[in-house]
Amino acid sequence: MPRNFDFAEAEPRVYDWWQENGWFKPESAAADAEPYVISMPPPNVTGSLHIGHALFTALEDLMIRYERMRGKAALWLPGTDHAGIATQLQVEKLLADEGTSRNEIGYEEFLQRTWQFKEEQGGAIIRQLRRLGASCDWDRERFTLDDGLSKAVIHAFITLWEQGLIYRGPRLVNWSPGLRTAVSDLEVESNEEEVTLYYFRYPVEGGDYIPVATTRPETILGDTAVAVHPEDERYRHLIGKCAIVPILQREIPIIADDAVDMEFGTGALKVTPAHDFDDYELARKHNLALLNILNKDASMNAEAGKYAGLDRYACREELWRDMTAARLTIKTEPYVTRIPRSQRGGEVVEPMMSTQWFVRIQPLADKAIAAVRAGRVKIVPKRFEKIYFHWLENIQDWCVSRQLWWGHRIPAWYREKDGDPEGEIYVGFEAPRGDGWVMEQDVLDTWFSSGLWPFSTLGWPQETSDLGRFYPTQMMETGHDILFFWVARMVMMGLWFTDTPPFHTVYLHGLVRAEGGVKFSKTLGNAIDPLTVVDKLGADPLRFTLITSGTPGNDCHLDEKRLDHSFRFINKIWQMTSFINMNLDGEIELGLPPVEELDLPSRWILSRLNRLIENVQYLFDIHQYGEAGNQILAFMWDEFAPFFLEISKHALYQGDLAPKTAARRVLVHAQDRCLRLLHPFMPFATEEAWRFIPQAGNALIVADWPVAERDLIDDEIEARMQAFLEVVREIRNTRGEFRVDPGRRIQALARDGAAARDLARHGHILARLCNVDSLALLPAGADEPPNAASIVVGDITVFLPLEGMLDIAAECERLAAELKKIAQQLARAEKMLANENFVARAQPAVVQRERDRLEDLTSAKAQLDERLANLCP
RNA sequence: GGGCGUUUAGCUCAAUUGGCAGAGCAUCCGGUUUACACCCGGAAGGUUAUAAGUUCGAGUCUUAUAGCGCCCA
Repeated sequence: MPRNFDFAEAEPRVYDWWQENGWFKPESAAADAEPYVISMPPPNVTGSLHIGHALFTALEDLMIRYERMRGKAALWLPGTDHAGIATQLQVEKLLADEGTSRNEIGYEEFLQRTWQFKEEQGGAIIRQLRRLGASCDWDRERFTLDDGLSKAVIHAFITLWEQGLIYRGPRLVNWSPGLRTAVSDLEVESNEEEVTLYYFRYPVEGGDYIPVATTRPETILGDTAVAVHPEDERYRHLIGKCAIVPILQREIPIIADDAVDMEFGTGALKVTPAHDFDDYELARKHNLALLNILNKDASMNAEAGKYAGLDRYACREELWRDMTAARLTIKTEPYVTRIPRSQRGGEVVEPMMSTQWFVRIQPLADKAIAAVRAGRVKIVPKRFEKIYFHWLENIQDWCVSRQLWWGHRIPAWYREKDGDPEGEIYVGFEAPRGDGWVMEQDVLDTWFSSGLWPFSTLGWPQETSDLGRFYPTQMMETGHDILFFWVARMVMMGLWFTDTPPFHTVYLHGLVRAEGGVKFSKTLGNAIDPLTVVDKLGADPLRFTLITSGTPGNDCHLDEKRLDHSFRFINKIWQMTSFINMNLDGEIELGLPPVEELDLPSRWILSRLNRLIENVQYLFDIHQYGEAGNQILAFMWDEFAPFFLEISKHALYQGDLAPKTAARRVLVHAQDRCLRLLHPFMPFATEEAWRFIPQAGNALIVADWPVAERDLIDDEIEARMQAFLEVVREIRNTRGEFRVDPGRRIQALARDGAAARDLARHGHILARLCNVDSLALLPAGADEPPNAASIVVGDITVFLPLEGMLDIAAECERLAAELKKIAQQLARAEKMLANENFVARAQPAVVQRERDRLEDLTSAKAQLDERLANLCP
């Protein structure tokens, strides 16, 4: 066995071996195995791996490997997303670097370039996922723009159209001027920014004026009304009169509406229905005209009069200058408000009238709400259900058309009729018969195809065998940031098209952040690149760290130091395996000897092990994988390795075959179970280590998941061993305190008693763990040894004769401190047990535990008292 | 404005149904004891944000306040 785990050599080799054996495929399970399916959240096909991908990979691979070990037909279906806007932007940037643009090269050429870009980039991210150990069924990999998925998307669109759930029409939408496309509400992010609030006079016919405040003066040019509150004494007399749009001199009505906030600004509101969502509603109510003043690039159009052609912000300045000259301005002041920006481009989004395709979403949303209410879909953690409900209950129709070129083209054709070039609309798979039909240029929102992902990837709408066997899926693991974008839409589409929720459980993870909660970003230079970590430490430490650093639904602050710790944990596992391996000496019988043939340490470690398995199972059941990982680590590093492994050397290094064999079998068994438990967390190192201990299976990846053997859990054994280990710790402390050379073997005496005799029988424990040569019993009534330090644990008193090293004053101080501690604990236990309510109402086990403690503490205190009296006059 | 989360050791985070608050890193002390210096043994570090309440018992449940973060308008 190699001295260290060579992850760089082992990872690719082991990964290929797994794949060549077909273990990533659900067909490797028994034919009648229950399926367990996760659809991978498809990363952008041209993206590169970041820490968020690493987190989902670690979690989903953990879930898949766990269920595979439990004998399920585990299918983790991978794929990539064409990511409309993101990818198109990347290609446009390439073109810009070449000094050209998409409009210059044209539609066909642009698509060809984008496909070429996808082929060049595509697969990079998939290769990166494989480096992390993702056990996906790569034969089933899909891409949202592949033929099958495209057909599914078109089918879904046509079906919704035929059901009357898709309509096309002019609406106020969020318009991204940089991208020249509509975007959905979700793709707009509003954050508070410092802007200017402009106060000005709105002239009224007859020479009067109304003061109005706005943050966007250029929209004055698109005003079609001024609104005031009907009960506002300041302006009541003006209601019904006409206001005059500054510079343009256009007449618009002054209307009254109680939606106007009298407190804000001047209490009067300019109404720009074509460029503001609230104003749009107001305009519908009052039947006001809609006046679009912007071009698609957010420059001013002809309606802006002399400002036509100016950029919106240039227009803002120039108009304000002109209004100042016209003595219409009052003042400006700094103001903080939320500015809507495009999630992708980052530029300020303008509400704009535009003809778009919409999904009438309410009927779909109703089903999605009902499914979660009925528990047919479970969201972990549960609090996200509230957020989910709130969004779906207030949902707006979904604008699904995008004025992009990269995506699923909307399957609609137009033909001129009565002078309207779009007078006739046809929706279908292919162009309708007849002349003059022109296909729709717009493509669908990327999330439209993503919404179909759990079933489109399995062959839907065809009734494929995969669809029958693997749908609905079991687990949807993804980030809580795309609960609306993706999860809710999958639930809606899944229920609508397949009559089944697309998955049973939604597990939401948080964002990975840097120390102090700051976002990872390239500009801050604080990004942890998963591939750099994998190069340096291997995939396993990254995976283990990511999983054990957070809890479901909460952001995790990744501390790079923990990566090193995980790396060292893997080394620890390797060394433990190595130790067991080199002490085997040939074949051994698998399984455990009968429990009655086992010694105390063996029974102790098996009890602890099975308790661990039980806890881990519970934690997996409630999706607390991080805590499970930490508990396995704690067991191995704090109990198994430092105590059992050390103690077992006694049996392994001496001559008797029976105890040697027993020790070997216990060691192999416990290490085997630990490696199994850890496999979903760190697949490479565990698989590789497992080869070096005797086992019956082919590979750890398909070995059985451990089940706790409750018979082996033994409270009494654990308590006995715990007391012994406490003696060990005390002896170590005492040695340290009196500066006893660590290499020096010392003698120990114990005052006779049942526990002491028990301890004496296990003298090798003290020998191995604290370098005590032997433990002799001091007959009852015998004098205490002179110049001895003493330690008291429960009813065990151990004397360490330390002639020449013992400082009586220091020992007295130590004992007094110990006594103080014991006395405090004793007082606490006494107080609790004196409380009738506690005794009557607490769980009996808790009361009993406290009684036992009281007994131990009382005994310890008595011995300490006596010791102090003898030694320290 | 509405909602959600969070506040625990210097830093990053745990704590399973309420039952003696724990890790890692950092700090200090001591060790090459033949699985491991990628290690071992020890120490120190806490009024669990604040204030009330429920309970025999609260980090955990309730209410209020404050800071931080997120979502929705």
